[in-house]
Amino acid sequence: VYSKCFFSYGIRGKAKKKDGSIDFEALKRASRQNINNMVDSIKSNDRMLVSGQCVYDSYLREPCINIKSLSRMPKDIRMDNCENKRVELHLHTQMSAMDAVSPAADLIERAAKWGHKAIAIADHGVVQAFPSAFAAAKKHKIKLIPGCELYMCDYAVPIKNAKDISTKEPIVVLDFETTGLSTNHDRIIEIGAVKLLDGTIVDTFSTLVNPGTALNPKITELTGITDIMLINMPKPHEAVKKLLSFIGDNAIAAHNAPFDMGMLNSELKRMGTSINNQVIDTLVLARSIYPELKSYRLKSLCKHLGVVLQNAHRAVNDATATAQCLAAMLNLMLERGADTFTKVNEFLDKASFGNTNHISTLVSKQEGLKNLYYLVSQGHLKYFHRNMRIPRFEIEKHREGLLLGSACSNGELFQAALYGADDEVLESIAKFYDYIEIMPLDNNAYLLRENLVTSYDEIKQINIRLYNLGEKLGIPVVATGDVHFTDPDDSIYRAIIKASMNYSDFDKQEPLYFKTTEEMLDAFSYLGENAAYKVVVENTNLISDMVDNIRQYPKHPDGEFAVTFQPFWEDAEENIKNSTIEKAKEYYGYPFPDIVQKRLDKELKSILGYGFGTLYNIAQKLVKKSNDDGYVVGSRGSVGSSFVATMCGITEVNPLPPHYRCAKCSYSNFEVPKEYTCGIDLPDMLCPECGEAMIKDGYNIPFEVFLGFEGDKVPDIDLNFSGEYQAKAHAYVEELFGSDFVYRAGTISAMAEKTAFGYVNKYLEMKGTTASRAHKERLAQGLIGIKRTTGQHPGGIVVLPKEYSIYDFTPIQHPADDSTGNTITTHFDFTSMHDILVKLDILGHDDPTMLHDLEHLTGVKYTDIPLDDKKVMSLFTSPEALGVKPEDILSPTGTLGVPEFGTEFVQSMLIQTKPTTMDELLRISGLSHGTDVWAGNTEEIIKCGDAKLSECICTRDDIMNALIRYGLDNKLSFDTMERVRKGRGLPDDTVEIMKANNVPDWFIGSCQKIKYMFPKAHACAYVIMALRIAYYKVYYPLQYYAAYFTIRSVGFDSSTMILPNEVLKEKIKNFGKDSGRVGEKLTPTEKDELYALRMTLEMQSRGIKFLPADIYKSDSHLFLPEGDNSLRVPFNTLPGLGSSVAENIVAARNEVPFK
DNA sequence: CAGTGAGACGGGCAACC
DNA sequence: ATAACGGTTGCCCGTCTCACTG
Repeated sequence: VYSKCFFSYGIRGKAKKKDGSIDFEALKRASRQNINNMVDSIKSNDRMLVSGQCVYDSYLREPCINIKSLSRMPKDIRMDNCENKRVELHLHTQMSAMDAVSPAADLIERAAKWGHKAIAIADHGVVQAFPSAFAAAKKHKIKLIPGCELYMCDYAVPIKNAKDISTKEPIVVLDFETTGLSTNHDRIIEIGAVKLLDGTIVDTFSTLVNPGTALNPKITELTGITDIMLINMPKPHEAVKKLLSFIGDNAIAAHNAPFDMGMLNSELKRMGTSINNQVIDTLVLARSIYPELKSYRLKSLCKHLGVVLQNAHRAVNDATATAQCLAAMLNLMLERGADTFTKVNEFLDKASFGNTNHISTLVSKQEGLKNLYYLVSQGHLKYFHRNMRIPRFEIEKHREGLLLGSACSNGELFQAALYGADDEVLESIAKFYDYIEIMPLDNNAYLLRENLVTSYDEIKQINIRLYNLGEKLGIPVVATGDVHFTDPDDSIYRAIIKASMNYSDFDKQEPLYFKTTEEMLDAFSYLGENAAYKVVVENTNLISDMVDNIRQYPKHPDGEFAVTFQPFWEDAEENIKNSTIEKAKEYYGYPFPDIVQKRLDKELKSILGYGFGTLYNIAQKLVKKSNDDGYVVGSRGSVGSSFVATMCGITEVNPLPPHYRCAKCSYSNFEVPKEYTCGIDLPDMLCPECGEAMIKDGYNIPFEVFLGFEGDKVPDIDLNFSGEYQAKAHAYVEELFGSDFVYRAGTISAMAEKTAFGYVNKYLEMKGTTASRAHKERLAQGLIGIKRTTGQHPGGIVVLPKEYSIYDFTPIQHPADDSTGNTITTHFDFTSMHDILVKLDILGHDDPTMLHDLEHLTGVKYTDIPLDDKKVMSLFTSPEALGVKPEDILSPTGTLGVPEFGTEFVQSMLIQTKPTTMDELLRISGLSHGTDVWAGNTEEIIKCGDAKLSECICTRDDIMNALIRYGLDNKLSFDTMERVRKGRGLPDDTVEIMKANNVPDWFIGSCQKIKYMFPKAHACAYVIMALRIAYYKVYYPLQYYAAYFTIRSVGFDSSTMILPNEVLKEKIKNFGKDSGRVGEKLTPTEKDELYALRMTLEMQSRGIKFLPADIYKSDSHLFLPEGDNSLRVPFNTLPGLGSSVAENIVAARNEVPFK
């Protein structure tokens, strides 16, 4: 079973047929209760025996199985039956982006089931599987060997065998056309050479060569050389002999010299001779001299240097062009003072890197983890080139605590062997490594496919050679699997992702599945029984035993139970205490009213006691900075539950019980009638002391919602900054702590359902086949979770204590490996470090931007806006305060464009509940967020009369408060609230306690359905924002619509907006009906467009109209009020005209006014 | 005037609060 | 008509435009 199917009334699975397996949907039938129950209990990956009739289901339009009987079967997995088991040391997970498919947890679970004692993870250049791997290894009680397959490179040297003679001496520039890319097996078919003397071509040599074999059509296509052209041409050794005499003692040059020299040396070897001339690689030269180029192919280089390349891919033309490039580059070197070959090398020392080779690294000691994080980080940041890469000298410097392995066929050892290096060279390479890897022959089937070897036996001989090499040098040789997926059948998922990358050989997947000890012994039987056992079992265990148990994170100095590494400021506690007291004195006078004093005592003790003073201080500074720069900060999350946070200015939400206070004389009164649960709803009152109108405040929120009763976890600080200000706020954090201690949290973007489906469809198309929906679904399921790219957290900034380095916790990188950007993110996503590091959530939000703009447009300060305005309140039940009737604007309320209250869903709630107080708005705010909170839950509870709106669970605080009231203890009430708000339901024992305390059934039922729920403080902050924006909407319509369309409207299309109301109405009513997609939902873009139409209708009904974009008057992006009732449309709303062009137009107009 | 390549643009999608 | 969480940042990719080239 791989998934529950549509509407969960059936299951999808694979049915075995005689001639193979086929995917089916199996449908339960409602009449058979026992089957229904069983279907409900089935989970993915269960194994079921289904029998029934195969029918064509006209709704699904697929063949389906009608379930007649259903029973559970034992799971069937491959097992490792050897007594002495191997250890897999080379394994890729889903985090090897677009290459490997299995989650680390699955592989680790499998290894544990097989009785393997350890398992290594070594993804391609990344370690992002570590968090889940550490967790899985702990769960399955198996040793995790964390590791990584790095891409290693060396500095490139432009000239081999360089001599200290003038670069004006003759140089022979070579180019070969060949039968293919293997310098071992392929042969030369054309030689082109030119002699360069002091920058001028003085001689030319050109000949076709008969390789004695037929040409691959690809080669003919590339070069235009055909078999017929070669029939009477000289044999390779004859042509090479002539070439040698053309070269003489002179320096040789070629573009990508290792290839041409490899070809030449192979021919020379066959002839029993060799040469030792200087060799200039123009590719390396170009890379070193022009590091800024994107491509160094001959064609690109010629373009860059102004060299004309005609009839490319014919040897003499390429050689001529190469020579001209070389002349230009040597001339440049000469100008810079490098006039001999040795001096050129010295001048370009360490200027560029050569090709990369794979290298395995395994963490064997704790310090190795930090070293690995350093290497991965540098590889992504400093040395990145198309992929991560890391120079050998960095590895050498940081190899403490790491074991280095020779990796796969792309490792330098295998490569050297493949290209026929002699024993001496091979030994000197091998000595760098702690262990040598050999892999099953099938892993390298591609070598045969690409003609890099001529037979399997050749690969076998390489493995035997490496085995003997290890034996001779005393370096353990281990058999590794280069695992890319768990089971043989999973290769199809890898084929699908390779197809999506347009690999032509996508369907030829090597069997890179996780192999049992038997399978591996079998794969190496050709070494002889003893040697096979040694490499498969003995040596893999030997390596595993060299590895300590590695901790994922450093030990916390405060002991075992402290887990979060918090930054600390010496003066933070004093700052917080002082500003709190000062503000409280201003609000409530001194001595404080009892209720204020008690709250302050409790909170300060808790906040400072648990060490959160610095966190508060940071948040305080951030908010102040933004306010000083003219932007409101919206509080979000539960921080508004803290009165100290209110007093520090971190939140505008005052959590005290409802009360009056006087801004003039600080008189306060907490003695208010019991029926008021929210200060804003209190009747107006004048100050009995000084006669001023009193401020009504207090939302009545318990502090414990924020920190719990025991302060055992560090809260996230969540703040909403204007999107326009977000980057500044981020920069300010960096300024406060220093850039080495502040990083944007990274995200890992994986394949999800929609992309997976797209890939499956593409794969099927490339294969020229189709499949049932069940089959597609199964294939798509297998792709979900494969990493595609990385990104940035919407606002999360991670802050380190100054005693630590980021490499203690995570590597770092650029998001999406974009080295042109300055952003550096954590390599791990924040979720996996949640309890370890402190995060400041500095999010972007439109509400602060709206208020910022509205304040400027109207001159009315947002802080002066009353929250108890009757007209504003009436918008939530009717649009009439806007001067329009519901039918005028096709909307039952006046809340279009009021944040979080303007959707059809929330409007329907408003119509049902008819809120007239702030308290009710807060409840609706809570109820209108999260799945299964209103529909199918509270809506029904209210309808059937079990409870009133005021009694229902509307925010998470309601859960804790109610449970405490019913008599549950504080801690259990808090924990239950936390469980429920995260959608984790209620454990059985809690339900029993609740029942025993007379908690009503509807309450318990409601808790079990909730998937997510706001804290009250969050609802307060959001409703405050909504009310302010709604106030401008009522009293400053022109400015409101200007701000709305400027900031919030993405669906605005100026071509359809200047329409009469009646036409607009028709358009809205019929929206989407002419799309031709019957029964399908609107796309997000269409939804935006529809909403913009509705906003326009409302605006026009209130007597405000749009004016068309005007080259003299429009702004780039602002909707500008013009006169009393018009908005001038900005340039960026014109289709195809984006912000970039819009800004250019305005800039040009400002420079010279248009005529 | 066709080919090419870079950049802008908009939509789709994923992650996250 | 149904059922419905709302709103934010950021990455990728297909498409379009436009300047440049030969």
